[in-house]
Amino acid sequence: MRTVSVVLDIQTQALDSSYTYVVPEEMDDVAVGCAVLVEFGRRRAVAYVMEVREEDFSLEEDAVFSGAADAQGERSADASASSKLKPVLAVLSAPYFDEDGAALIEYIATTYIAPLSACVHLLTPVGRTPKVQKKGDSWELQKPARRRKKDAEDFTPLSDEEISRRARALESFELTQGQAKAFVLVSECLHRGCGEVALIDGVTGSGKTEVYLRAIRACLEKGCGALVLVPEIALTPQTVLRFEGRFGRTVAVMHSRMTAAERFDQWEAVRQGDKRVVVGARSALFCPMERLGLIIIDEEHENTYKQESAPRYHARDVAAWMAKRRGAALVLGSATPSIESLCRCKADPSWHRIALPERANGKPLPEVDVIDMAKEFSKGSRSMFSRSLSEALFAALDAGRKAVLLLNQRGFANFVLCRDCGYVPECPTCSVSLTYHERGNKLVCHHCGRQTPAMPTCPVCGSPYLKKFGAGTQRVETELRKLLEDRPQTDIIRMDADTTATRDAHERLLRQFGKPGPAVLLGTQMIAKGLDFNDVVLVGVINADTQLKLPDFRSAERTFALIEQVAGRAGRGDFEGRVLVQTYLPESCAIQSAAAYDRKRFLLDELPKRKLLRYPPYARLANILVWGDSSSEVREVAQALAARVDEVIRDVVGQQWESLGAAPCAIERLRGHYRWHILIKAPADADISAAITPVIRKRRAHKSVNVACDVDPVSLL
DNA sequence: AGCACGCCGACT
DNA sequence: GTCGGCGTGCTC
Repeated sequence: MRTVSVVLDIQTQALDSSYTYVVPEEMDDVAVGCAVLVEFGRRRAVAYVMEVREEDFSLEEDAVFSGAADAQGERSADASASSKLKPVLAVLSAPYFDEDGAALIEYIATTYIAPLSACVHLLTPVGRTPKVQKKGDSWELQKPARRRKKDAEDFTPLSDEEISRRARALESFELTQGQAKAFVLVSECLHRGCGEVALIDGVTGSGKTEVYLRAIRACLEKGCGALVLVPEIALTPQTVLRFEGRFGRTVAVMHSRMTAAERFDQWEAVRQGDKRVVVGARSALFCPMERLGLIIIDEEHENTYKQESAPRYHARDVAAWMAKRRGAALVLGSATPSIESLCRCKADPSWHRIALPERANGKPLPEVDVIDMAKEFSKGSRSMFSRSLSEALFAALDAGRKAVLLLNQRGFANFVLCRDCGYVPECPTCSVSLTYHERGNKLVCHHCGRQTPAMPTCPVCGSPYLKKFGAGTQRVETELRKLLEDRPQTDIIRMDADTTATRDAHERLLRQFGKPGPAVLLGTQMIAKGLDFNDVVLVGVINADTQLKLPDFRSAERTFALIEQVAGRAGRGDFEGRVLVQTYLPESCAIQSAAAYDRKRFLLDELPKRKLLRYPPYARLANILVWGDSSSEVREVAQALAARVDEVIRDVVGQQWESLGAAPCAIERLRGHYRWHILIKAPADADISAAITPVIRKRRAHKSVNVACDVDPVSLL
């Protein structure tokens, strides 16, 4: 008798395990990855086939008495006897995934303690739980809405011959020595096909992309497909064009702003084999690529590769697992690789690091100067532009060149303060101070988006002396315009979450900046990478240290990376570039070593701290999150869970492990929810999920308190 | 999550 | 006597 193991498309913790159904004799199109219709209790449910089995129930009696066998956290809850099994009612689709896909789903669900049903959705083109319609006497899945966005500007349809002619021309250029070595390494990994990882550690402008492109070419020639992941903000038309220009119509693009129909079309084209190169954000990792040969993750260190909602997977780590399983090569690229990846290269013989220490055009990296803002202040300068920065800015603009100003405004730097009573307006639902927005004269919460009109006087003491602290992009823009008022020909472009909210705004602003002549681009982190204009001669970092003060063990690493990345925007063309970093912490190692492009020095300072405090790469973390409407209930649940965690550490895994106990999150309230967390530190090689899973799952669902576990978290806020 | 069963209050 | 409140429990 044939049976199938299925995962129900019902998003509920209590139902999140595999269930076994019987395949009726005449049903011959059941396969792994199919959506099927099953009866579940008294209702019908959509489910996905994880496994097809040929079962022999002659030993059925044994099964009846083996009920206690799955006590050790085993997830399958198989019915004990065949007589209890219900039949599959109908097959609803062709397979969405194969055995590799099913294994991937299991892997993500166990590793990240995530619901199986949510993991299945990663590999499925249907958006949410699909609806089922009765079509005559059979059942059918509701087709995704056939509505698609008006094709904005479809890429100029060059003929295939034209594209391959251009590609041949581009690929006949000789690679730099570094590029060539990197390409050889990647080719070797590709041809050995045993899941090796190549970390391309190349300075900004070293030509990593060309290495990717040639690796993809080699991959295609081997008859295999390639996946390219880039951070969401870097997935611009220019990026896509770079790949389409080389490989033409076999390139598919996948990102979150696509409609369901667009996504489905791309997914289908990949499955059919029409598209053999996929460029996309994190989730593109799960498209149905046959004979996968190569996965490329650009800007490997970026936090956006970690999904911050269930399933909370890390695309880099999942990609490494996939590469191993499917015999593909994984290429990680960055000018500032994550400390984890760097250390893995030292520890794991299947991880190789290749350094590209020089820019492809032979130009030197721009010199970086650190400016002590405290000193500036004591000299009487109250402007947010130091003397050196304004002078450098004038010089650059007067020479007809461009400047990029980075405002690292993350953190809690922006707030309003009453000078008489010290009152600071906070978001009523998020426990963070509100940010003042000049446009509209309002206070905005940057976490939940809530807006309130700015008050003219202090609501507590009535004082009119409300001082706005911190420098938001709007305020810097105002000051910048004042600073440059006698240079009206200078284009000032502000780029942040507000000005890029609309579709294509990003591209439009960059085009404007790219026009010949003097211009200043002022923006947040989103301008730190990818930007490539050859007449940018000055990069200024307005406030380098805002995120250094965040309560997060990675804050120094992020500061270091940000400075290196943004510095790389200067001097890419024929003109020498210069970088000025303004800071109140000029002695901090992150800033000093970034200014010297001295990663070794940074690591020498950072690694011992990580080791001492038991943080990655010397430990693995899991962060149990607890949130809900009632502050007391959330606290109680968190404390109860912390007690369970302590038991597990005491009784099961040993004193190498450590729990920091239940504590309120750094951002204690978010969108009206109270938030607590329990941080757990385990040895670096520990199976942290296996230990924590029972704590999470053997808990009866609480009506108003939610619990989730973030394994290998990137943010602890 | 759904959809049952189940055991107490006000209605034709 | 019946309709219906939502508390608890199960679903291959």
